[in-house]
Amino acid sequence: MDRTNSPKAGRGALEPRQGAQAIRRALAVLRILAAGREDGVPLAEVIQATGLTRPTVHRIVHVLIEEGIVERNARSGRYAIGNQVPELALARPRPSRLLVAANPSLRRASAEIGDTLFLTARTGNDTLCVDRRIGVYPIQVLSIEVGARRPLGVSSAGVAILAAMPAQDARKIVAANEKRFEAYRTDTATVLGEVTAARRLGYGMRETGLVQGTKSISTWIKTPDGRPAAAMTVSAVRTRLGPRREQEVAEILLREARIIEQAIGG
Amino acid sequence: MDRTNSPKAGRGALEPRQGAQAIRRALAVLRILAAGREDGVPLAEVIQATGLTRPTVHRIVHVLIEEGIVERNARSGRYAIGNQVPELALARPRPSRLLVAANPSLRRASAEIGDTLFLTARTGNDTLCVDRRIGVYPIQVLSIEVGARRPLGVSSAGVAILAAMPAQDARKIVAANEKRFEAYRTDTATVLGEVTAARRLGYGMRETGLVQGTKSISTWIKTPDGRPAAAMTVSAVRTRLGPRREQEVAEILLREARIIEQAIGG
DNA sequence: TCGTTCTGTCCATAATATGGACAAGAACGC
DNA sequence: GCGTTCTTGTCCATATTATGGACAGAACGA
Repeated sequence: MDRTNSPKAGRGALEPRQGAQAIRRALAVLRILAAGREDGVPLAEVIQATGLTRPTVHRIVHVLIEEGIVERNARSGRYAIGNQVPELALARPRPSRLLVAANPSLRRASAEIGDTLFLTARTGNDTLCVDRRIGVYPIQVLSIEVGARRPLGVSSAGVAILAAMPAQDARKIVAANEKRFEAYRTDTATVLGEVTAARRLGYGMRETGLVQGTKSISTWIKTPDGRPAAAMTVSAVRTRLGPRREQEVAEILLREARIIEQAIGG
Repeated sequence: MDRTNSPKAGRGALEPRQGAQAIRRALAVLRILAAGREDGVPLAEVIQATGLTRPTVHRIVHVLIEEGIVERNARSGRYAIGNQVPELALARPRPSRLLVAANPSLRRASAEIGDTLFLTARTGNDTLCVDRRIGVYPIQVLSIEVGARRPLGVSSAGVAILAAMPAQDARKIVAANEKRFEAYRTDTATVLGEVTAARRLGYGMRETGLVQGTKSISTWIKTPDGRPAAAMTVSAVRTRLGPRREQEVAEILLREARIIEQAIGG
């Protein structure tokens, strides 16, 4: 595609190291498959989401199957992350810094608020739900589970994270995710609008969550270097989050987000 | 290297699907890095273990770093499995079939025996410690942790697994691991000898574990299709495992291994 | 039966990944 | 300070590899 064409290619800092197209493509495929969780993803969707051609995706996926990195559901024909990925993951020490740092805040906020709380980390151009706390209120929004992965921009957590980074970076990520928005019934313009709104508010908000009739509020959590690494979200049925309570909840989330930032920094 | 040279390449069943050398190599590198756990592995060792050339390994490793799949320890310069691998792993439902099936047996055997118990799964050409139970006896062998990964053949669990598969398959795997044995101070001949001995005994045994003065006994666990998928191991200081007690312990392990096989099969 | 929509395969070709050779940096001895 | 021996990192001509257009087969529904 459009490699820098000047032969000496001004070593422009972010020049992305060539000689590994295939590996990068394989990883792109893997990340799409990860978003499909246990159910997996049909080949056609991988093709659409990555923008690669059919033979290429087919070849990559099947090599990964031979290697045990991907599995194919015999019934549905869909492709999913395989056994060997968690096995490789065992090489890393168990609980992430973020999870440890956020734990007390999640407990506190969950007790105070009573609705479902989510901790969502940024990973590349995706958001990844890494923790969830169920509150005491009898109606809980449980649609999102730990491990859920979506393109940055389609959830209130993703919007919050985008809002907390330089506008230019956010635009780049949104552009990169463009092909994937379709599957979530949104588009670049909508997402950018929400991001701007979140930046003004100081937190992310969605009147319509991924489930009809739900509303979500998210605050971003930054690492010491100032870049947003995660978001803390409350989801509830819309009637539970009127303007007054929205304000209350947002204040709690903002307070706890700052505490988590301290815990990470120390 | 030696690709089948006849142009039409008799589709010989196991013909390993071409067009993905780079991806396969990247995965080979990843698996070596996984064996290095948190500490990581120096580049030279990856080169030695994979048999690839320096520029190739270097390129692969650095692309994987850019992608977040690999991390480099700034102090030691060693390379290790990165953050994004556990993140991808979250896409899979948590506890493996084996872990669930083996749980009661591990509890029972641990109570009965009193020494440290390990559950070790086979993954490709490696063994991977997936569970560990500490017994009541005051001296416990704790050198191996959950997540530890070693070439099939260097531990008693690996020997047991090799012993439980057709001799030809075992030889192939041992040959494939040859380059890596050096780092564990063993070699092909020694390993094959131990495998033969284990086949005769009915279980794997090592008079000298990876730690001086320890002894290990392992039984294999087969899936319904008859292929060994894991091993159950007891490790203890050598004096705790005289001939008499070796017999006792082996019988318990063999009994529980059969129970686990039933549980997987059902 | 035919259309539609999915997955899988072939193979000439362009572009990619390769690795020999070289460079740069770090650690040690003297 | 200067050689020696480690290590890791980079260059670039080249052959090997991965690519994708075009085609084929399978599954489903009308």
